[in-house]
Amino acid sequence: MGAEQLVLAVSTVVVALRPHPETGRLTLWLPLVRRIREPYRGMWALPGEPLRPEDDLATSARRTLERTTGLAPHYLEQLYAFGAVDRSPAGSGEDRVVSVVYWAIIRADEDARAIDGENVEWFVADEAPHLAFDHDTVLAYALARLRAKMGYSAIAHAFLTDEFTLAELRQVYEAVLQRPLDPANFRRQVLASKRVVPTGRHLSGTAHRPPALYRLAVPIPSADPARVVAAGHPEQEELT
Amino acid sequence: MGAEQLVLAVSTVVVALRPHPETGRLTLWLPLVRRIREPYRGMWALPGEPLRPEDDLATSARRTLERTTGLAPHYLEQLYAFGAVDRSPAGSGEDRVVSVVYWAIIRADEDARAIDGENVEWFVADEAPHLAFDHDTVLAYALARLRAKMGYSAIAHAFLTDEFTLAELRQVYEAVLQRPLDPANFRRQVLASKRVVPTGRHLSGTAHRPPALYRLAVPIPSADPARVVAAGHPEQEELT
DNA sequence: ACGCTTCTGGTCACTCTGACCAAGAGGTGG
DNA sequence: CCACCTCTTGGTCAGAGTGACCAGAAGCGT
Repeated sequence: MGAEQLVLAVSTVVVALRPHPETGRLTLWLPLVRRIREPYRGMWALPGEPLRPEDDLATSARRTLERTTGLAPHYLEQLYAFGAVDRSPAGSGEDRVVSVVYWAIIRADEDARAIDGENVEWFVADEAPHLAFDHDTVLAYALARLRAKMGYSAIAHAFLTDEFTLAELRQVYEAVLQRPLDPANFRRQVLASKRVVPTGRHLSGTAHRPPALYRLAVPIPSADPARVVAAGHPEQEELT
Repeated sequence: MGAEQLVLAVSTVVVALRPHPETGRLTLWLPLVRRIREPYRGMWALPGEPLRPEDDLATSARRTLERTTGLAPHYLEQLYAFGAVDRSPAGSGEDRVVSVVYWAIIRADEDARAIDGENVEWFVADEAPHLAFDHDTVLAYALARLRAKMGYSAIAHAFLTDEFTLAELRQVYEAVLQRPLDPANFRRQVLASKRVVPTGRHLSGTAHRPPALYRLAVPIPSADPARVVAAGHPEQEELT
């Protein structure tokens, strides 16, 4: 009693796009880990680990991702630090835990190589079970922020490979925003944004007219404050 | 050696609008604290304190604000968790410190009541000295984010009292964005946004035509994830 | 009373957006 | 092998929003 320690942990919301088991439409999926000890034993939780003194926060998030999916992230961003005193069951003598939550996006091509770790299972993001700790809130916040950020940043590309068709890009938006977009208008806006350049090549073997392939004009900007500041151009676009 | 501990601290970037000492125009100011011990002894740093196990993160930020300015914040938002391993001088045997940084806005009327704490001094935000730790980066990021957020949220009102004129609101924007705005266009856009309603009253005693007074239609939305999620409408507007 | 300054309402050209139409260009199936 | 289907791609059009700018309204100071 009274000997509670303050522990810092790093959790990661990992998202990937896969077809919905029923509708078949692309949806957000994420891996959860079943807890094998108290508190919340048996419940699902976001993957994470206590921060090691020799690790950066992002390093810890990367290791968690490796451990649960076998993958290295192409996009990793800090989401929020959750530190309410009552995050663990009150009065249980458990340590006080502050969690820094990260957010990782898995590209389609890598997703295929994903290997589930111990006690790991993937869920459709919007149909996830009730989670341990305050992870329901964390997840809801992560999804809300992802959807918001689709509107003004280039993160959609974090789901795609180097070369992609505009239809693929549009499907990412449709999946995350959960609403259909007009193909012609979408094309017009994307091209007007200059974020994308045609490679000149076309995708063959499709069922219909072969779509042109595009490439990202500039790499996806990092949301890391150090880089944002160094970049010198605090475009509102890129500031979370 | 090797006995380094992991310490969690909360720092706060406190901003207020005051006239620039030379130009007289409104600018961002912030309070800094002079360090009285190693590391970085004698340098200026953001106010903060180690997190107490019985405190929420925001509670800690609030106390820091109280201690350095004597004020209670009307607007407080979490900015980012800075956790690079080398934030403190490397190899010095110092504890590893992870800082969760908050962001507080002081209203004009309260600013008048501000009382400087021990070793506290206010600086023009863009003319701050070189700071201890990685606080230069933290500050730059905070300012960049504040300026970005002015564009799509209602935080400008966090600088103002309940009743205000459109000119006052415009001055806040001009001060933060560091560029003049057309009064007529500004008025049109603010009124079109429906965020503001006229009180019917007018401000008298001004040098010229008495401006109408307005009031915020809806309170400034909190950026706290718990409330954002509970609110149920993840408007992109309000998500950080 | 006059001039000055700010407040406030309005115009205008331009851009952006969403809804929609239609031709292009490949497979596919009879 | 040809008509057809579906997706791609280019275009139009009305409406909303934006920035630049003009001008009258309404106070104060001299």
